[in-house]
Formats: sequence, C-alpha cells, structure tokens
Amino acid sequence: MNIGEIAKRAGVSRSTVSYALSGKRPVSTATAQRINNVIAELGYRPNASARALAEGRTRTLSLVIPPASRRLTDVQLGFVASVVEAAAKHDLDVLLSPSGGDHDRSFERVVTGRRVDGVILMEILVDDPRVARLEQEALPFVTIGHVERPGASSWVDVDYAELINRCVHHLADLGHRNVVLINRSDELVAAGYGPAMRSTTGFLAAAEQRGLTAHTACCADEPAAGLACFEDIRSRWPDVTAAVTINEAALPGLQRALRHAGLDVPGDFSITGVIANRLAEDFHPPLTAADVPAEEMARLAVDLLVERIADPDAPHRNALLQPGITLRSSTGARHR
Amino acid sequence: MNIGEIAKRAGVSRSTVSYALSGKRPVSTATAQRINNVIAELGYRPNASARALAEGRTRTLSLVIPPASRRLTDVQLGFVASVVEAAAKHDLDVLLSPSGGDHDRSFERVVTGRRVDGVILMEILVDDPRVARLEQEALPFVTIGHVERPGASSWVDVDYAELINRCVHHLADLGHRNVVLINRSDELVAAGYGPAMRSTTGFLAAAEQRGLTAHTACCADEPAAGLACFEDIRSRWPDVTAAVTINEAALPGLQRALRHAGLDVPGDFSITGVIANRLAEDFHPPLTAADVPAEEMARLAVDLLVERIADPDAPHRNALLQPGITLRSSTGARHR
DNA sequence: TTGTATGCGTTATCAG
DNA sequence: CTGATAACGCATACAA
Repeated sequence: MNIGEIAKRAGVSRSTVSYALSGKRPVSTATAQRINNVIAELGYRPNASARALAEGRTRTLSLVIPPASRRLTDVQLGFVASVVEAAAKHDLDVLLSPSGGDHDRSFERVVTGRRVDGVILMEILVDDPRVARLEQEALPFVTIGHVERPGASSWVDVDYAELINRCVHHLADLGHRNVVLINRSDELVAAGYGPAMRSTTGFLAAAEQRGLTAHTACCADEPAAGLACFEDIRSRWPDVTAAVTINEAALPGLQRALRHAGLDVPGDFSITGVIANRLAEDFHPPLTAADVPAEEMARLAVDLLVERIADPDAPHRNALLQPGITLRSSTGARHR
Repeated sequence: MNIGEIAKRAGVSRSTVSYALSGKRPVSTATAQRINNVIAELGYRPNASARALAEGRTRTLSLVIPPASRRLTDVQLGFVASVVEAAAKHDLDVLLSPSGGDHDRSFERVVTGRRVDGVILMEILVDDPRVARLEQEALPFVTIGHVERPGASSWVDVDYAELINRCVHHLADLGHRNVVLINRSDELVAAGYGPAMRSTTGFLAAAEQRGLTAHTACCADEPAAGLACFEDIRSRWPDVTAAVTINEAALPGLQRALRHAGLDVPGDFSITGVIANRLAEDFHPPLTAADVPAEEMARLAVDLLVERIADPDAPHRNALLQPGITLRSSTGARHR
C-alpha cells in the first residue's frame, strides 16, 4: 500500500496525491475529493522512512535519559512524560535514548545515523561531552540544565543557586543559625553535575551572608542513603536545626530518620529545598519548597528545539526559571 | 557523508562498502581494512531512514504509554525504563507513544506509517481497541497485561487474581474477618482495566472461600483520593481490620489517613497487596506485598516481541508471573 | 490544474 | 571477491 496504489485507484499521478496530501500545490476540489475517498477507504498513510529520506527530516526528537539502571527520579520522569506530551503537540515523535553509562550506543546510533531532527539532553554535567558531540554533528539540541560556557547551547533550567539561596534566607529569618545542605551523590558532584554544584554555591553564599554555620553532605539517590546521611549529620553536627535539600530520592529515608530520632517537623527541625511538587506534598508534613516546574520546562525545551530545527543558525536562547518557594508546613522558628 | 563518499575514498563500489558493513558477503581483508579506515576517519554511519526504506524494517519499537496528562505510576515508569534498557540490548530504539486519551494521533502515526517494527502495549483494557487495530495492521505486538480473548496476542502479565487471592488468605490466616479491597479508579474499572477486574475477582473468591466479610472500594490514582477513600471506608465499614490494594498512587494518602485515625500498622490495621518493590519498602512500616517484577516483565515483553518480529506467524506465547508475597511488617494478627 | 522525471541513501540482485 | 543497477516510497523541480 503506497502512494502509487492510491494514485492508480484515483486515476491521477503520484505527485498529485503527494500534493493533495501536503497541500503544497493547489489541487482541484474534484480530484482532491476522489483522492481523499480512496485514502480513507484504504486507510493509507505515507511511509515514514520514505518520507524522511526524501524530505531530509524525520519528524522525530530524541530525549536522552540517564541509564535505566540508575533509577530515574520523580523530576526526571516528570520531564519524560511532559516532553512527550509537548512534542505530540507539534506532531513530533520522541525516541528515548539512554546514555551516560558505558553503552552510549543508543546515543551514537541516534546522533550519527540522522535518526532524529533534534535532541533534548537532560541531566547534563557542567562540561558535558555529549554537548560537544552534538555540536560537532551539527544536530540541533536543547539542554535541560546548562553547561557553564555561555552561549554554548539553547537551554532551560531552574536557578538552583538562587532558589537554594532563598531557602537559606528563609531559614535564617526563622532564627536558624546552623544549617546543612543535603546534596545529590558524591559521584554526581565529582562529575560536575550542574544542580549539585550550583546548589552548593548558593547555599554557602547565603550562609556566609547571614553569618550561619553551614555544612554540606552528599547523599546517594535512594531512601536508605537518606536515612544514613541524616544519622551521620546528627552525630557529626548535633547543633544543626535545619536542612536544605535537592535530593528527592532520599526523602523517604530522611522521613524515617526523623521519626527514629524522635524529631518533630517543624518543631524540632526544619526542612526545605527544591523538590518536585508531588513529593513535597506527600511528605509529612508537606514541605516548604521551590517546586520544579517540569511541565513548563519540558514545554519550553521542546519549543526552543523546534525553533532551532527551523533555524539552526539563529542565536541560542535560554530560560532560567525561578519558581517561587511554596510555604507549606516543614519550616518553623528555631526554638532550641 | 554517505556510503558513496566512503566508497569513493576507499576506491571501491558502494555495494562493497555495504557488504563490508553488514558482513553478508565476503570481503577481502585488504579492502575491508581500507574501508574501515575511511569509515573510522570520517565517522560514517549509515542513514537510518534510507536503511529502513531499503531493508523494510526500522530497528525501532514503539512503547505505548498512557497519556502524559494522567500521571504515570511508579510501576508504569518502571516499565518504561526497563523496556528501553531491554530494547537497547537488542540494539533497538524505542519510540514513546502516548495513547488512550482523545489524541491517539501519535499511536496512529506510528502504526499506520510503518514507523516501527513492533509495538509494546501497556495499561490495556480487557477488550482493547488498539489490539484490534494492530492486528488489522498486521504489526507485531506484545501486551503488558492481557486481553480476555485467549490466543489473541502474545503477552506478559502478573497474575493479579491469584496474588490478591493469596493476600486475602494470608489475612484470613492472621485472623482477620472483615476486609476491604482498595482498587484503582472508578473510570478504570468501568473501562474494563484488567488488573482492576481480576483483583476484584480474586479478592471476592478468596473472601467467600474463607467466609470473610468483604467490601470493595474504588480510588483514584492520587494521594488525596487515598486519604478520602480510607476515611470513607472507616465510616461505612468500621469493623474492617485489613486492606488489600493494588493502588500505589494512593499509598501516601492511605499512610496519612492511618496516622490521622491513630491506627497502628499492623497492630490495629493490616495492609497488603500488589505493589512495586520500592514503594512497598518506602511505606511505614514496609508493606507485606507481592512485588511487581517490572524489569523481568519488560525483558520478557521485549524478547517476545523480537521473536514475533522475526517470525510473525508463530503461535502466540505468553507469561503469567506469580511473584511471591514478600513478608514485611504491615500485616499482623487481628487483636480487636 | 496536472503529469513526468529525478533524487534521497541503502540494501540486495544479478552479472562478472 | 567485486561492480553495476534496480528497487524501497515519497517529495519536488521542471514541464505542460
């Protein structure tokens, strides 16, 4: 079932069918009618590969995700779902490419094989080799998160430095004098993962500004690590009365550790940070936090990418989002 | 940068390059060497669209997911990550197609446009129209979850009826006489969502077998609904002492409701069901539950699909998994 | 308003 | 062992 078959049955040439479909050339209403009837009857759809080959574009995007082995966090999964939805609005399909582990085969396949028109990169490092790879290949791309080099790419990100900074100020206003940052894992920090680096920057800057005693701790992306991390914090720095975090995956463990320690939140201990909306609300008590606007970021990323595909030489654009901090119930005045 | 360019630089014909790449025809080591050098130097990769057109296959699978608007549950997300990983092992890419809402455009694009070699369908209804669509299109597919009609497709599923049945027996053994099933949403039940239907079947059968008083409640996939649902249960059936559930998304709300009611688990109230491993362990206390083996199911699904693509006329195969119930701390003897 | 002819980059058939 | 060359199905420049 191809375009020739349709043409034959409608008694026209193949090009006429093609033009009737694309609308790039006027077609008399009579023949258009005939063609459409045949198409409807046979349920014809142009072959995507043939169209891609002829047209030079695939109408497909690639979303590069962290390797599946590493559990995706809620925020990351939010991106995946939202990117797919945003792409669908442009009638674009989304190819999922795990990358970051040893096997970047999928990534290479997609990039070198001209399998997609553009790429959305998430969970990037401050100096990510894949960015260089995409530039070299001249494939349009947008990053969720940004590399340090200004103007290096189009991107959308959350202003972690600023948001964490605000969180610290919020705690200082409540009278806290001794705070800790619960960051992502050692490995990510060592690899130069943007949010981890920038959170630290914002945290330390605000603490210094307000004259607070500040500690930082790394914590793997899982509940058990959260529990261990908090117990470690309590034993090393017993005077800490508040924590700021960007580590969602550790939250359940943190919850458990607080319960074990018999600490009331926010009575005895305050918690805040940058956390996906849903997780913040599921915490007990609900977390005062800056909510990562995953849907908005995904929409912006797709829009930027579509723009970039249309005009690859246009200057890069970007968006640094600063969602407000939603006051819930996990922060309160220090009373120790 | 195409195969002709490589051929020219290596001083051979295009077909020789093609065969050197595919190995489908012997090539002298000398020319093979020359070709490989040129390829390595220029970083050449065959154009995926052209190859798909010529070869008649895309080396791509489609994973059909519920519409992004509806939040994906943890189990569903586990499938997505695991399917991508399993597909990568076969050097297959995966295209994500949201479907189920009004806009099945993505699904139709993929199916009719011969965009993929096969489809994995998840979250299917007991009589799912998409199954018929795929059969009509003669596109190989595998479902996660199964339609009622036997032999209708290759599939992999968890034996909800049996597992929920065992959960009830477990509760009965502990002395519980009055139990409730917290199911998925009204809409899903009404639409004929398999796990929801089969859980009910297994639940009622076991309850009857053991002479228990049994109630069932539907609950939307979100924490708030879980809270409301549990409060409703307590007011309507105050004698209930144990719940069985397959609704993961409602768990945080359930947790909160128990706390509000001042109920100790498992002292005052027991909970069990079929729940993703991670969620069961994050509950407080950890849930006695049958863990949905998402990775295994995904791997099986991909393997079945690859088989099916290779031999579309082979009889359907399927796998009905019965993971064991892991005893944790959320079930205990009735003592009221 | 429509038809003809060519190209997109590979694979695979048929000759050598 | 290797080279031409015809598909694959569509889009589009060129003619009419």
